[in-house]
Amino acid sequence: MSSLAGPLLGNDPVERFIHRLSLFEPLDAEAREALRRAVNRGPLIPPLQELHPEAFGDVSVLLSGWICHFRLLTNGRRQITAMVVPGDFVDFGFLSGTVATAQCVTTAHSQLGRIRTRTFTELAAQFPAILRASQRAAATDAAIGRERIISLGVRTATERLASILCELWYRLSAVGLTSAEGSYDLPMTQAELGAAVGLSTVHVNRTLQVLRRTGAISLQSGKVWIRDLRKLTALAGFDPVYLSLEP
Amino acid sequence: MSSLAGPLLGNDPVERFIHRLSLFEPLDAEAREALRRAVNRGPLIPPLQELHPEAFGDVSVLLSGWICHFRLLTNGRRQITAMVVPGDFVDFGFLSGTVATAQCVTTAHSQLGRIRTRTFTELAAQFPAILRASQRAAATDAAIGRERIISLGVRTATERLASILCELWYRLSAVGLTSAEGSYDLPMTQAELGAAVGLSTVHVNRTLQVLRRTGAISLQSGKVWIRDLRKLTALAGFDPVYLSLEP
DNA sequence: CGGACCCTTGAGAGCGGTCAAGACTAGTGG
DNA sequence: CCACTAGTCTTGACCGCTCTCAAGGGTCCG
Repeated sequence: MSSLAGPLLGNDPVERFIHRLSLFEPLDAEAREALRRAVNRGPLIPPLQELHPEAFGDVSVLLSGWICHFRLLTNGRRQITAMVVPGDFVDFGFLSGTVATAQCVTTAHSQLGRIRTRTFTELAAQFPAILRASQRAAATDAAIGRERIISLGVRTATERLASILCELWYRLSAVGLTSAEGSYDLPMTQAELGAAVGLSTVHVNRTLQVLRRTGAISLQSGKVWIRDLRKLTALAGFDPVYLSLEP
Repeated sequence: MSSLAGPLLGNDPVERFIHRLSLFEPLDAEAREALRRAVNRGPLIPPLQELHPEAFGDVSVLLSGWICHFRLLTNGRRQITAMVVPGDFVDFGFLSGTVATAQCVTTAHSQLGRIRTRTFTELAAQFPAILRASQRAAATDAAIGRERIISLGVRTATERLASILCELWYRLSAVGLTSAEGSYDLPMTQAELGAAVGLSTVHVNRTLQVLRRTGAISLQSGKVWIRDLRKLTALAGFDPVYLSLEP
């Protein structure tokens, strides 16, 4: 069971990141140690703070908290294009030498880990596994993006919300952030969820009620309980392969 | 004017690919020559043929024609997640050593160019510019994906179609596939367009009529004329920066 | 206790979907 | 060269999922 990763992981956020990376590609003790030394822990950032590209230049990793990539259209409409959970890279610009162009905002108290670009280049040269793991992380990020396209394009409101809750369950399980009782913290308002899945706040609310009434989930103060993963998966038409969590 | 790239480019599809790559990162004569030798021209593939991952293993490039990445849901609904135009890589799995998981289908007579993975690895080592160009291509592909998310999430039918027509105008201009009179070939049916922008065939039809009536575009037998790029851009709320075509 | 933000609920409107049928086009075979 | 056919484009009518507007209730925090 994925949630067992929790106790095994301990609670150091840098270890969590290293663990996450090693799921993409096994890392030996030496590579792990090099990573530990390379990651600088940043300050705590309050919720709803926008991160400017300079703020996550270098190679940035989310150690704890929650970050959303979003875009604000001229007419005021907002779309969240990606959700970054602890253990994830904030942005993959470093792999192509391009500067991040996306806007990012925290939705919870968050802490970044940073690796100087120069240091990362050396790490990548010395430990090919670290480079490969990062590339696979980027590929998975792209796969998640495609999944979002599919959700927004052809899935109903219920399917979209069920999908994203399933996805988060698997992603958070991989970094030990789901509880044994089947819950996880989701520090997003219903309005923010709507901006992520392309629905209005009102409709998110009504749709979540449907999911609750079917007994698939329950919600309480920023926490999601997955009451029946099988039912939720069925409602979503969800298949976790794209997250490539089972090597 | 971007369409001037046409005459300058000549009509060899391998040169087109090299030109496209060089827009991401300048390539010297030696690198270009190495690429020329590395690319194997594949056979002509008829329209509506599905490409299986083995068919574009290695590193595959679309030399001519048109390819769509898509996903078929269990309920029969289909979503096109990406459009590959000549000069583009078909898939970026080679950068992370993962096998392509996406389904691909041709929508026109197409020809692939292939570089053996081993050969590409050598090329990348010998010519860092080629590797960087490929990585930037992948980053741009991701940016196009994000743009699609935004379209599907918060844009109206008119905006979505105007956006995609704008995007294709710029992408095709970059590889000399737009005419001086402002037209390009779009080998997709309205049903396929709908699968790409998340609209029903009927609504695509009606929405295209709106775009025609405003004088922004005209359509005829698989050809799109951009009659008023400024108007189309305004209707779409389009900004081509994400395509990173102006270095 | 007050205020701000979030969640919830109701009512009505609209964008886009579905169903269905006719018109057009291109490719096929006689 | 001309039917014939299949696929695509087009149009109309109706439906429904989701949006917008609006207001009430909860909850957290100052």
